[in-house]
Amino acid sequence: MRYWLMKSEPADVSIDDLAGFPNQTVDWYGVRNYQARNFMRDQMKVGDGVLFYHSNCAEPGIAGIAEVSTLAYPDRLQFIEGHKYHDPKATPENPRWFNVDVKLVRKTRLLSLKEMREMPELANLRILQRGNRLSITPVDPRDWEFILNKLK
DNA sequence: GCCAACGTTGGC
DNA sequence: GCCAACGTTGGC
Repeated sequence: MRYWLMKSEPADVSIDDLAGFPNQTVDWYGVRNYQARNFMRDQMKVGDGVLFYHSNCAEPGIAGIAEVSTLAYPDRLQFIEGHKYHDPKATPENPRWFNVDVKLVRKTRLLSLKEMREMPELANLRILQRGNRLSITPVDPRDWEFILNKLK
């Protein structure tokens, strides 16, 4: 059982969008970074904990708790000609990009990036480190516990 | 809209 | 395999 922080732009999929989706689940499409892909493909297991993070928006921060609800499978968008996420080098026989499904556990208050930066306990959280751009990062179990306590 | 940071691409 | 150029991310 691992823990993850996954960034989503609320203009694309917000925590409220997720709450309104069938089964409160979204396929985590569109990841086109190998490191983030590898986390999904090689390490994520059903039941892993997810911090659902709003990025590239007015108030960036953790907006809810979710969980991994499927193992990784090929991202369907890589095969769609003309799509933003199309990858001409990917074929169904040899897919390049993968995603898991993520299911809402509960919406929380927004734990803002600003707030997290003020917590010395979270100094090691990847998202807070300078220059970090990765959309999926592992979260240390202690950081997970700490954040969940803050969200009670 | 700026721009620092960093990943990817492609010529050599 | 190097590395300059370019593209993207994402906070501010």
